[in-house]
Amino acid sequence: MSPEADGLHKQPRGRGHGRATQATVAAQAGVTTMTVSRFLRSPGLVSADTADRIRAALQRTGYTPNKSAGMLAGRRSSIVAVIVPSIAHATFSETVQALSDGLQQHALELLLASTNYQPAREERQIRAVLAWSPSALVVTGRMHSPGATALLQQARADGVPVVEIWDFDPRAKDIVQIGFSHRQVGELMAGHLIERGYRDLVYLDNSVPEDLRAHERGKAFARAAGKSGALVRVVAMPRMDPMAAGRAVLQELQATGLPRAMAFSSDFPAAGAWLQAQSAGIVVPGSLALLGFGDYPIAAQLGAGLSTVSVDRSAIGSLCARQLLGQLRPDLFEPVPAGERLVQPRILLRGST
Amino acid sequence: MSPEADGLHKQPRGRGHGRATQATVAAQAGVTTMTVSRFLRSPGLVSADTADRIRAALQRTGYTPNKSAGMLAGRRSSIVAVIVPSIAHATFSETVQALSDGLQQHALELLLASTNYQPAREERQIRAVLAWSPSALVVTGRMHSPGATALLQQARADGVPVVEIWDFDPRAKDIVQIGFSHRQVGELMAGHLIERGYRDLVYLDNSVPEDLRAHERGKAFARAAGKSGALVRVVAMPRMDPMAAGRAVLQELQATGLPRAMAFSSDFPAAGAWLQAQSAGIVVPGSLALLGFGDYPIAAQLGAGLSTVSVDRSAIGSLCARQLLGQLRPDLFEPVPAGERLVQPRILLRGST
DNA sequence: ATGAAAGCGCTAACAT
DNA sequence: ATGTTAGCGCTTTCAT
Repeated sequence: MSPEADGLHKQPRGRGHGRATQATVAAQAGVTTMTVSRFLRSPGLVSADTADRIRAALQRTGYTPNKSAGMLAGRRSSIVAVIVPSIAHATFSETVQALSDGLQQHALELLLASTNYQPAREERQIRAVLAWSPSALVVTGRMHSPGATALLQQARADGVPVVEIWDFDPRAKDIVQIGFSHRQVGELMAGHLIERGYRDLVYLDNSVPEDLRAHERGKAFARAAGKSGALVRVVAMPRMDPMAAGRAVLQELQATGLPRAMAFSSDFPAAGAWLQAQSAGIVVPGSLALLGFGDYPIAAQLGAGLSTVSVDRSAIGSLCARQLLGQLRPDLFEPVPAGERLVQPRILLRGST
Repeated sequence: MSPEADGLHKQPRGRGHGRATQATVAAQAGVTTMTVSRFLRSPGLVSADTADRIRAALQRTGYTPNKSAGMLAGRRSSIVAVIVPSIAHATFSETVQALSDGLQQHALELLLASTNYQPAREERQIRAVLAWSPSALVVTGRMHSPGATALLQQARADGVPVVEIWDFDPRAKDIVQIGFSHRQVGELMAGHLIERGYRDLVYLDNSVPEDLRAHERGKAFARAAGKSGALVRVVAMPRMDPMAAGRAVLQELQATGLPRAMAFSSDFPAAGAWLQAQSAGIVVPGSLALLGFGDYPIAAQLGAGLSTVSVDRSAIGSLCARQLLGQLRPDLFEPVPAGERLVQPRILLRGST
């Protein structure tokens, strides 16, 4: 008996208004679903003749695989879940892009979720992505709500690799972190301004209240500058357009008295201040030095350039990808050695300091 | 016989190194998986007593639902797939955010994919997201590869609503589009500059070659300005940092001769040009008028402000959400009337024109 | 208010 | 090189 012309095994299609399944394809190709499944995963395992018929059937039926069924039956998933504070923000998009690139080559897809810097939402998002049985989990930072911490712990217990990116705490031992020390950034910024001879300093923290990493930079800045005997004021201006915040702060300071130098939680408020200085005829850095953070494209465009602290955001993403591959396929890759998980921030001296 | 203390039905957990399933919970609560499933979806359908025991069991086991299994069995998904040219770019992130907000309230989650403006990648991404059986599909723009078009057509045939965002072509009839006319934007920009009395114009197109929508704006600009008797040059500078491109172009023009006004494919190159004008002492708009597109935050920060064309990017997202809900739950919502699917661009007159 | 049976589409672990 | 059987975790449908 030669099953050839029309489906003899089962004839799906027609019942559930639906898409072609492997059964549809199998019927058309005159084989069983097993052969179709095999062909789809490793075409070399079926005979050339069968392969041709299956290919034709796939074409005709417009077959689209069903990942849910595949995951359920295969007990493994191609998903890496990533949770960041904000998808839109340039800060994380570069890291996510690099991570995505690093994983894509190995047929792993990203499931991306954002928390808007809300710890409660982080917990909800972790719970949500876990429902997709990711094979690995990436979260941002080392501070999590108790509930979130419990979820992460359980995920690890269930054999799901967890990596914290964007933050590196030398004291952490049990958990894999890939990022930099925000304390170090603050100290670096203070050190730079002190070195250049500035003593009367203002730090503008424009980050949202929940962004503990940004506050850490600000606190470290104040502490380090204070130790060096400089006068430091820390100003907070959350929930305002970053560039507008920089501009507004400088305007206020013009009234109450300018410091000798200003540092910012990111390049954007720094750029706002730079523009305001321009308008007001304040000479940078002659009368006022400005130091940003992040080395975003705008920093290179402002006059003689905005001095800033650069962190290799892409490196964080690619290191994270390497690390995950190391944990997911220990036969093929090695995890990133602990010593290389710390990304070093650098001062970029340009024309504003 | 009262099943209470320990699981009597089945005792999973232990075999597949794994997570608790509904069976685990059911065993602990002394009920069947059916009751657990029911409770999870509509807690009101089980007795108060049972509910308590299930709740406790859920707690103890740390149960996490398995979406794959749910989707497979339930034959429906909570996924809306969205494909945009770039996730990171501010342009789309606002639209995606609004779309996400609009769907989240109705328990629909976004599956986000990006194409990097590559048609071939769009096709691959459509294929990839279809494997997750989304209940709706959102793509960017109206130009797709033949393969992509076929996939979209088949999706529609399979009952999956498809919406094209970010572009609106009055000639399209069979397909739902929500966005604006890029031709209209180009004409609006040309009209504005002409109205203000500028006759010698340059349009800088900094978009990637594949961004047909941006080219459409440029072409419409040139055509409209030409019709009005103005002198128009269109300059292309793709693959360069947007702000740097604006700066570079103006530098070149300083050597070869300045136009009276410049228009840009977005605010960012316009901002670059504005900064260059500042450095070079070119008076804006006295000697050179600058007109951007997009109304990004930076436009409001440059001196007396950068004139620009604003498009309500969030509205596109929320309209899209409304439309999808209308198609997915016709009993509860209505699709967006065709007349409201066109979002109107507006000229924002500020200090640079 | 709860349960039993069947099956969603696919793949692992055996055959042959 | 291909097929058979069983079952992934859940929901549907139909009892009770």
